[in-house]
Amino acid sequence: MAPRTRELLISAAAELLDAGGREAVTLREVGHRAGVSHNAPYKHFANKEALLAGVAARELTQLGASLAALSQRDLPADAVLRAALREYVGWALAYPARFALVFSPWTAEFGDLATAADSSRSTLLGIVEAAQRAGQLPSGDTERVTGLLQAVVHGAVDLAVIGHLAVGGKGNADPDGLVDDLLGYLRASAAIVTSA
Amino acid sequence: MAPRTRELLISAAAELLDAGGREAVTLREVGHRAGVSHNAPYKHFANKEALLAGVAARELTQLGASLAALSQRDLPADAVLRAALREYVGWALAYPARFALVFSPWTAEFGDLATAADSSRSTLLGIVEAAQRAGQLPSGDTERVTGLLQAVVHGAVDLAVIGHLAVGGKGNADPDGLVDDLLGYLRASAAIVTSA
DNA sequence: CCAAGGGGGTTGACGATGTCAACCTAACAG
DNA sequence: CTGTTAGGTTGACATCGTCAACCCCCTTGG
Repeated sequence: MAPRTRELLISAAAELLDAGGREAVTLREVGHRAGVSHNAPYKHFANKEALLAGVAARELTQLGASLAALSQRDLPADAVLRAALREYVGWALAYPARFALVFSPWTAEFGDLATAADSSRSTLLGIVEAAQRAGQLPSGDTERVTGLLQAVVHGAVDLAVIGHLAVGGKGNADPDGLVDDLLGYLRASAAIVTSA
Repeated sequence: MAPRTRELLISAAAELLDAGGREAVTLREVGHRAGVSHNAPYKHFANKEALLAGVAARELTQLGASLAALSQRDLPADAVLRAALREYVGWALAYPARFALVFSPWTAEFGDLATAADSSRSTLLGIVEAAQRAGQLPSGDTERVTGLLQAVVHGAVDLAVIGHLAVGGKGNADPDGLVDDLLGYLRASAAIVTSA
C-alpha cells in the first residue's frame, strides 16, 4: 500500500545530495533511508543516474510550478520578473547541490527531465514576454532575450555558488543583493536595446 | 629518470575525463595509462579529489597563460577582449568535461587551484581594464564590470555545454557565433552605462 | 666511503558500492 | 482458480578508493 516508495527514494536522495554532494548519494543508503532494502531502488529506477535524474526532474518541476504560480497572481510585470528571479536565485543558494545536479550534463534519455525543462522554460518565456510588453526588458525576439536573461542570471548564480566571485562585490550569500544587481544591469541593457 | 609521472597522471586523468566525464576517471585506470601500477597515484596526490584538483589547476593555468599571452601581443583592446572570449568559449566547448570540472565546487584546501584561479582572474582584470579605457566596456568599478562579464559569458557557455538552450537561437556548437552574440550584448550595455 | 633516509614505486588486502540474478509474495485479471 | 506482474528481498560479484607493508635506488651528511 505504499506506492509512495518512489517519492521516498527521491526525497532520500535529495537529502543525501544536500548533505554531501553527488558523491554522497549511494543507492544503498537511499534505500535504507526510504525504509526498504538495498536493491529496492532498482524496482523504480534503471540505475543510479536515473534516480538522480528523478531528483532533478522533481526540482525543475517544483521550480517551474513556483514560476507558474507567480505569473498567475496578477501583479505588475516587473514585480513578477523580480519575484521569479528571487525564486530562482534563492533556490540555487539554498540548495547548491541540487542546483549543480539540475544543471549538469544529462544524456537525452530522461523524458521526465526534458518535459520539466520544457515546461518551466515556456513559463519563463511568458514572464519575459510580459516584462517586454511592460517595457522592463528589450523588445524583440523573446527567445533571444530569454536566453540572455538566463545566461546572466545562471552565470552569476553558478559563480556565486562555487564562490569564485561575487557580482558587485557584495558577497555571494545574499539572494536579494544578487537579484538587485542583476536587475539593475538588465534594465540598463534594456534601455539601450529598445532605443536602438 | 621519469619525474614526469605526476604530469603523466594528470594527462591520463584529463583523457578519461574527456572520454567519459568525472565518473569515468578511476585512479586505477589513470595509473595504468600512465604506465605505473594502481596506487602509484597516491605517491603524488593525497586522494582522487586531489588528482582532479590537479587537472583543474593545470587547465586554469593554461587558460590563464593563453590570456596573458594575448594581452601582451600589442593589439587593440577590443581585439584582445574578443580573442580572450574566443579562447574561453572555444576551450569550454571543446572540453566540456574539463570546463565542468574547473567550475565545480572545490573545498578551499587546494592551493594550486586557488593560485591558478587568482592568477587568471587578475589577467582578466587587466584585459577588462584596457577595454574600459578603450571605451569597449562601461567605465566604473573594474571588479564589478569583470564580474558581470564573467557572469554573462560563463552562464551562456554553461548552458550551451549542457544543451539547455542556445543564446540567440543559433545553436550551441559554434564558438564564434556565441562570442559575437555576447559581444554585441556587452557593447549595447556598455554604451548605455558609459553615457549615463 | 659508508650509512641513513626518503622519494617513488610495488603488491596485497579490505570495505563500500553499483549492478545482476534468483526468488518470494500479494494483488489483480481472465 | 490460475496466471501475471509490480514491488520487494537476499546473495553474489567485479570494481573502486584507500590503507599498510615492503622495496629499491639516489642523495647527503659524517
